[in-house]
Amino acid sequence: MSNPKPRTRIQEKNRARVLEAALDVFSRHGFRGATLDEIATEAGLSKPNLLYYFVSKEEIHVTLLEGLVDTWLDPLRDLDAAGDPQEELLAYVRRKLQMSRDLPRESRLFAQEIVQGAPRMKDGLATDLKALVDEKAEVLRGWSAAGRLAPVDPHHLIFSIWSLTQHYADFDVQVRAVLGEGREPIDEAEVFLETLFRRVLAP
Amino acid sequence: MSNPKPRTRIQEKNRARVLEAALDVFSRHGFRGATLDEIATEAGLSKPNLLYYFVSKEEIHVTLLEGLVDTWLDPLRDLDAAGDPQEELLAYVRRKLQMSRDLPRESRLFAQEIVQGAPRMKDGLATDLKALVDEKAEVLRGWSAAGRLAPVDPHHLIFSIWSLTQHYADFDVQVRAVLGEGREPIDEAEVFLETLFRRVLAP
DNA sequence: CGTGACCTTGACCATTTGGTCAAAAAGAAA
DNA sequence: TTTCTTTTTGACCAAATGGTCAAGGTCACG
Repeated sequence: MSNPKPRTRIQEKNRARVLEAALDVFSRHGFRGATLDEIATEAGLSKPNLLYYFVSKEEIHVTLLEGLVDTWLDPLRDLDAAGDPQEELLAYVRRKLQMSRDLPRESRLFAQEIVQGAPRMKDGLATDLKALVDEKAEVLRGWSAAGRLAPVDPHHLIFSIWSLTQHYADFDVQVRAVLGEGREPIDEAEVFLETLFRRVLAP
Repeated sequence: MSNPKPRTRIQEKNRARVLEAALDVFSRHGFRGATLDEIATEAGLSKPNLLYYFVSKEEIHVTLLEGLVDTWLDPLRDLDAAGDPQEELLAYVRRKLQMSRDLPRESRLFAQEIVQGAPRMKDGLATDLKALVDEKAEVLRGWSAAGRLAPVDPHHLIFSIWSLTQHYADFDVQVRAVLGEGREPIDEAEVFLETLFRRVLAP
């Protein structure tokens, strides 16, 4: 639908550089607040050159978002209905926390898009995302019904995992400011969230 | 430090209109993405007129943020060391959730400021905010030590309350998209979070 | 080494942006 | 009504912004 793929190596390399720079800039300033000049400079290209690889600012943003959706939902897809409920969910929490550690800019990019009303994503949310979440919610409901998981609203349980884990990427400055220096937020969160969810999930 | 207070009624009224409009615009687009024209139009003033009341875009933003910090932390201040641990914390959760319901724009304004690295707030975070949180964390630690509260890291417990409650304001579009129509996210969250925290907090 | 496709750029453009200013238009006080 | 202060605005500005374009440079490949 979007691009028929880069052909040459130069294209592959430069499109990647642009996206890398754009991720940085968009995640720091949001779509409106980002400028092509800033992205171009950070990518080491001239502005017209940048616009040779992407026809507009919007295309860059959309490309980033599209490329990210899958990565973002993979951990949830991996939730296995055949596994042990508590261990599956704890593993999901761990994977999401890992993403806050490894891909904080991506997390912030998403966060800003959503906070700003998801003007360039709304469709995807109501279709793809909803479908996947509904499917997994059904799995959780089954586990609860079978007495293998605490009887909690599955949708809100999933929201709670998102919010608790992404918080450490999105609100990083705040978390660090409050904890003070010398503490590693996500290392601590790993322990804290394991305790928290063990208590919440036990039937 | 900032403004010696509006004198006339006209000033009082118009400054208020500007701040109201600015809250709307800033919370939708972030600082960089907001424009004075948009704020002025929404406030029903001409741009030069707007700049008669606030000397710059930045002053509007800072005024908003400053005026909000107290409101934002009030619920935490109300946490009473002399009360019952579980009830105090559950009341705190309810108050915070109430703020997501009543002041979603304010929540998003804060969220964006933090996500973008809090360029205009960092001091406040590391001083005022940290001080208050540290104080209350000490209370929680005492409760845990006395066996009246589960032994969990108090800072992260507070983070978890923030993230779980603010999520319903900041990620409103996503939550609604996933839940589908006809469900009231925050009403459901009230029930869900009460269950969740009762399980987490019990000694 | 020639040549056609691909890549890069300097100059340019219309629009938008944050902000200024002098002068006109209310208000308030007398 | 007069006078003085406070508000409001149209015209204006320099800088920044997203984007274009023609011309020149580079590359792979026969």
